[in-house]
This record gives sequence, C-alpha cells and structure tokens, in this order.
Amino acid sequence: MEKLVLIDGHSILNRAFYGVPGLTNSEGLHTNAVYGFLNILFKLLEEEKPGYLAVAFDLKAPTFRHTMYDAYKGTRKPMPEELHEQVPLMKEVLTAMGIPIFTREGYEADDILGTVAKKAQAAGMEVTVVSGDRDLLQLSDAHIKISIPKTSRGTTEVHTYYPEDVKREYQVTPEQFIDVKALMGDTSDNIPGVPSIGEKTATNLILQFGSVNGVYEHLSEVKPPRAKKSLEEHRDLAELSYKLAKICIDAPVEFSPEDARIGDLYTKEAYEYMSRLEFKSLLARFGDHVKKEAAAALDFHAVTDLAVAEALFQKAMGSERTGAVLLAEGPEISGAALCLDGQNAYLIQKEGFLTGEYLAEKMTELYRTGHVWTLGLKSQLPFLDLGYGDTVYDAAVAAYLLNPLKDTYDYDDLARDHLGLTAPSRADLLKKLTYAEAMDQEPEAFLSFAGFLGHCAYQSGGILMEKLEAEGMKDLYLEIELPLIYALYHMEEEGIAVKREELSAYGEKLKQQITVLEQEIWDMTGSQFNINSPKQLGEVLFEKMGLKGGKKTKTGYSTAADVLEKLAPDYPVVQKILDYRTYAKLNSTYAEGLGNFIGPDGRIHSRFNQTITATGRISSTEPNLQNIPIRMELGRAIRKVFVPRDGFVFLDADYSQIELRVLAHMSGDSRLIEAYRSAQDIHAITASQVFHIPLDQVTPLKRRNAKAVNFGIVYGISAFGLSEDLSISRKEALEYINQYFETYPGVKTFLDGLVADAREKGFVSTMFGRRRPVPELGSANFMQRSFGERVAMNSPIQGTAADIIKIAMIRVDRRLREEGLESRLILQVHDELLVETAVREKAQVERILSEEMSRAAALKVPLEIDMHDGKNWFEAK
DNA sequence: TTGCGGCCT
DNA sequence: GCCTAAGGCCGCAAC
Repeated sequence: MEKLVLIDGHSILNRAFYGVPGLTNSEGLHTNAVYGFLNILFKLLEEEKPGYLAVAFDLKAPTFRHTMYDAYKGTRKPMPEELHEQVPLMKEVLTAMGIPIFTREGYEADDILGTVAKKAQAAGMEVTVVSGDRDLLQLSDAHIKISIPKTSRGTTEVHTYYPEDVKREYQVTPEQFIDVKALMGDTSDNIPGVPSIGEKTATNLILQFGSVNGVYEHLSEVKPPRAKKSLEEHRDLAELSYKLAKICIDAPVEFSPEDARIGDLYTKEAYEYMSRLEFKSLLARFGDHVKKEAAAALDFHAVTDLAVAEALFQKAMGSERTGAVLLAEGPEISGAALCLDGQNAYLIQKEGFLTGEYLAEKMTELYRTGHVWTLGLKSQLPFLDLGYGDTVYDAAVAAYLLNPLKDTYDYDDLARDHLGLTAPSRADLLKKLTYAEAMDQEPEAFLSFAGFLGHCAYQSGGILMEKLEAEGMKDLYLEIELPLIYALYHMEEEGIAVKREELSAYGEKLKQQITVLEQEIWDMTGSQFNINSPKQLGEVLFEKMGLKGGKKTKTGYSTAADVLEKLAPDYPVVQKILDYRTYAKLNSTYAEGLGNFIGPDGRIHSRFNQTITATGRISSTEPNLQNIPIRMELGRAIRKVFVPRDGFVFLDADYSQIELRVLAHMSGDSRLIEAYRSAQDIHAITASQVFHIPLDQVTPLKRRNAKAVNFGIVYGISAFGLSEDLSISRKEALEYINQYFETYPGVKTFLDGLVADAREKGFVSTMFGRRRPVPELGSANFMQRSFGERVAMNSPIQGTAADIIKIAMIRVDRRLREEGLESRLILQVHDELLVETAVREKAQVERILSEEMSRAAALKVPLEIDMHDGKNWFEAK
C-alpha cells in the first residue's frame, strides 16, 4: 500500500527548538530547530519508508477561527527570535530536498493536515501524520496514524496512535477527543472551554453521554452539581469551543499523490545546505546513505515446536552458562529468550503446546541449575517458583553495581557499556508495542528483540562477574544484591492494606479547607489567580501587593516555604497561602495520589527499585511509600489509613542514628566511639563534648545546634550549608565545624581521607565494597568540585547504612518464611522495617527484628533499634 | 519536558 | 565570588 507521511511543520520545528540544545553555525545563524527537524525527518523516513511526503505550515494571515472568536487573536504566542529566524531556513532546506510545502490562507496547518490525510485515506493510502501537538489525535483513523516524536538528550522517541491507542490513553475515541477538549478548554490554544470543568470531569461526561450534544440532551443527569450549573450557564462557550477545537477536514486544498512523491532527497542543493549549516552528522549521512548497515552477525531462531523447545531446554540445562529471560508483561507470558553460545539466540514463543505454564515450568527448572544469567529477575518472579536457595544472576543489577550513576540498565545499555556491541533498543524494535502485540504484529522485530536480549544476558555472564570480582564487589553482589531481589519482590507482592473510605474522607476534609482558603486568599489579595502557580503567586505577592523579598529563582520570584515563612508574621495572607499549600499538597499527593494505587485486593503494591540511587539505597515508586508525612500532625494522620489485616498488628523497627554510628565505626575516632557506646541521646552528647558543657546542662538550643552539625557532617560538611540551616553567619558555622573536628579529630582525618582517596581513585566505597564514582572532583568549576567533595564524604556513610539494612531485610524476610511464620516484611524506609505481624507471633517477630537488625553488621558501636507496635502505621511509629 | 515546591530518611 | 548541605519521588504549571 502507498504510504504518505504528513508533517506539521511549525509544531515539529517548535519541538526541535526546545528539545535540541542551542546551535549556531559560524555565520551566527541559529540552527538547532532545523537540525532537530531533520533528525526527526530522517528517523521517520527510515522507519516508515514512505513513498510520499509533505510538510504543512501555518501562514501569518488570520484564519476562520479568528472570525469566529476575537480572543483567538491572542492565541499565537510570540515566537522567540531564535526560532523565528529558522522558519524560512527550514522551508529552504525542504525545498532543496524536493519536499513539497503545503500552506493555505485562512487555514492552519492542522486543517491542511486533516484535509489531506482524510483525502489520502479515501484514496486508499496509508497515512502517518507527524506533529508535536496532541490535538491532532482527533484525526487518528483506521489508516491514519498520528506520530508524536519526543526529543530529549539527543535521542528521539516516537509515540504513535491509531484510534485504539487514543482510546487506551484517553479513554475516548478520536472524534470524542474534540468534545472533551471543548468542555475542558485549552489555555495554550486559547480555547475557553466550560469553567470549572477539568480533564477528569470532561472525560467522564463524554464517556457517559457520547458528545457535547449528548451532554446537553441529558443535562439534568449531569452529576457534579457544579459542572451542571456551569454547563447551563455557558452553553454558548461549549459550542464555540467545539468549533475552535475541531480540525477542518474539508479545507479547500487539492491533493494529488503525485505532488508528494519522494524523489532523491540527497540532492546537491541539500548537501550544500547541510554543509553551510555545519550539520556534520547529516553530511555523513548524505555521504554514505547508500551504504547498507552491516548485517548483524548473530543468528536468531524462532522456536514454535514442542520437540525443538524440549531439546533446547535439555541442552541449556546441561550447558555451562545460559542467558535466559522469561518474556512476561502484566499477567501474561509471551515467550522465552534463550542463548547458549555467542552466535545463536532463540525465541521460544508461547504457541500451541508451548503454553505459558509450560514455559514457566521449564524456566523455573532451568533457573534452578544456578548457571543462568538474566535481566530483570524481579519482574519475572511472579511466574517462577524460586526462592532464597536459588541463585540467578541478574546482569542489570551487576551493571548497577559497576556504575550506579546510569539511568537505565537495559540490554542495549549493557551491550554498549560492557560488550562492545551496538544493539537496537526495545523502542527501536518494538516501538511502544507490548510483547503480546509485537509478537502478533511485528514477529520479526520481536524475534530480533528477544535475540538481542538473550544474547546480551549470555554475554554479560562472561564479563560482568569478572569485573565485579576485579573491583571487589563479588560478595556484595552474591550475598546482598542478588538475595535482595527476593526480599523486594516479596514486599511488592505483599503490599500494604489501606482503608479506602478513610482516605477519601480525609481528602474531603482537606478539599473543604482548600475551598475556604482559596476564597480567603482571593479576597485578601484582590485577584482570582491560581495559587498553585508559583509564577502567578509571585506576581501577585511581590508586584501587585508589593511585598519585599525580591527575585531568587531563574524564572521569577521564589515563593518557597522558607521565603514565605519570613513574610508570614507581617502579612496574614502569606500564612493562608502556606496553609493552602499544605492542604493542597496533602490532598493531591497523598489523599488522591495514594487512592489511585489501591488495588482490587484493597492493598497498595508499591514498586521497590534496586538500580536507581547513586549510593545503594532502594527507592520506592508508584506510589512512593518512603515519603509518607510524619513531621506535622495533619500529615502524619495519613498513616492511620495504613493498617494490618485481621488478626495482625504492625511492628515497626528503625535503626537509631545509623549513619552517625557508621561514621563512628568507619572513622575509628575513639572519642566518638566511646561516646556512642553509652549514649542514649547522641545529639545531646555531641553538644556536651563539642561545647564543653556537662551532659545534664545541655540546653535544647545547644542540642539543636549539635544535631545540625551532626547532619552536616553526614552530608559532607560545608560552612555555607550549616549557616543556612541554623540561620547563623558563615563564620559562626565555621567555628562550630572547627570545634567539632577538634573534639573528634579522627572524623576530620577520615573525611579528608575520603576526599583524597576519591580524587586519586575516582570513586569512594562503602564498608561492603559498594562503589560510587565521583567524576565531579576533576571539575574546574568550584561548585561542581565542592559537590564532588560532599559526595565523597556522604556516599560511604549513606551507602554503608544502606548495605546494612539490606542485609537485615534479607535475613528478616528469610527467617519469617523459614520459621514458618505468617508475618511478613512489607516496607523498608531507609532505616526502618515494617512487618505485618500475626498477633500470636508478635514476640517471635520482635526477637527476629531485633536480632537481625542489630547483628547485620559488627560495628565498633552498637546498632540500636527502636521498635513499636500498633493497629496502624501511625501508632506503630 | 523542565522548574518549582514539598514530602520522606 | 561561587550562592550547594546528602539521597530520593511526585504534582502542578508553563514550556
């Protein structure tokens, strides 16, 4: 079928302008947008291989929308000059490449795209419309695909939408997309919408009634009374917005495919432009575009036959090392990738006798041999029957230990960073298809994906263990990180029960307060603005009302809490704003945010990530359960909705000052060690020794200062930071620091040694050998170098504490299971473990927690634990 | 997407 | 003078 690609010129140019860092050629011309546009264009040509191509641009002249709606004139945002000057340049380059440019007076590019796309579809063509603007999704059709490229950090990812994709993401059909937009409006397009109807309400209404007309036909049934009232009052607005939002598909544009047939893009004129604009990588492309990419030397095989699969598993079981990944997403197994040598890789597809159950069983058997290297074991565990006794090597976790500073550890990352191989990424091969979709729709790409995945897992096994051993991290890997995968998986599976009704009642109370505060703030400031917008808030406070407290951020006035708190005593409205912020935060992030994650089992199953942090801590996402409020009473109350199941209580155990104890141990400072061996109150004893006062005469203020110094030491002390924290002069802060170091000279020697060591070796290490590279120390920039010094001081301390609690987690989780208990570890919050404990097992679990946490490491000071129980998380802290 | 602001250890 | 205390995640606004 004939393929046509249509590009929304201004939109893509705009995307490229913001996505690509500033570039100028030697004439001083800005070129970044043109460069980004061309990169997107070439990527499209490679992926789509279209026979036809055209680009649509807006004209300056007013369009039919302006005659409909005066305010539409305000729509067009002023284009930055640096972008504006690239528009004619872009058109010239396209012309040089023989690519047609479509424009029409009185219409926007959207309308031209809509009209041409529908005409081409009617003529039997397969159309791809490329834009950065999601409004175009309304054009999505059986043979019209909407492509939305995203450029960041030099790489471009393309998201594509057929009608079913639109439905999956927005729930509504492409046509209804217009209806939703008409109701909710769009500030960036100056489409007014109906007041007080947001995205959620609009989507719900359209889902319920089908269209804007449908909504008005059933106005009496419309649910939130506020929305109903607003709809009644603003029917004109809704109808106008619909007309503005709807893209015209019958603009007076002629289209015959021949106008858009792609000829030779690599013309001499185009080459000259690339040269003048100094696009070196594109010049190279022009130079060798004929050269085919060297075909991959690997052999990938698809296995669909039971006997063949049996033989392959048999061989894998007996081989010295196997690369294997169970391809599973959501609840579904799609296949298995296997690799037994450096040449061949296999995709065993779920098909016929090769059922999901069969694959799960064979893979379990294979993984139990103890010679399997995989990638992302935790996400495969729901389908496998494995436990602490089974060692499965996870290459992603190994790669994380070797360099914890990277964002991702996918197979293509491993290929590049460790195997000297360039592998196409999942996004390159499968776009955004799921495994099941890819296997069905793009079987060759899926085979390739599985092949590279298996190959990289296998090859990683040949190299990563050697690297770990060479860097002294083999034990860390085998004894801590690999078993930890099971502990994290168990916590994810277990989840934590949340009282849904109580949570939403809590949210309702907050919302009432928010409404009241909002009105009061509007009255007191004399303008109805969005209090959530730091920009608007800054303007109202510091310009309209003239409060003192000038600029602080890059983009405007700082309205951060510490700034506002200084103003609160003098201006009552500022306190209201701070209160509003508190309520709004608690409602959006916690009441509503957490509510969205309660599963059908009434529990929240957060994800615990093992390869995110630079220091070795784990992180929690979807939702983050490691930042549930505790400091303020109002927020702390949220913890009451986290409850144990019937017949259970919560037992919560946390390490007392673990980082300071780690510091005492690692530094070996004898005075600090002696102090912590006996101390009940570590900050008080620090105050007593540093400020030379008897322990029983330490005032709360002195203790507070000592506590701040202790924090400073752990964070990588700086006089500036300490002075900010205590609101004292930098000189005074420096005096505190010097006094501290005089008192504990071993700490000073230790921290200086860490920095010197890091400078020499390029990394720092924890007690258990975990490394963190510190490249910033080599920087010529003072700020960056200082940052590197703080990293060098903090990471070994924070990281060692992370190692210790990981050891404790593994042992606690193992013992609960191996001793046949029903109690389960369900959360870790950096220095805290939460166990959902069967009432009759309480004493035993207390003993397990206490023993395993204290014994996790043998330090020169005791590891002390505070433990509480309760019928919810609030009580158990 | 980025920046701001805010919650945790 | 630099204008940073360490490590995270997430909602919102504006781009």
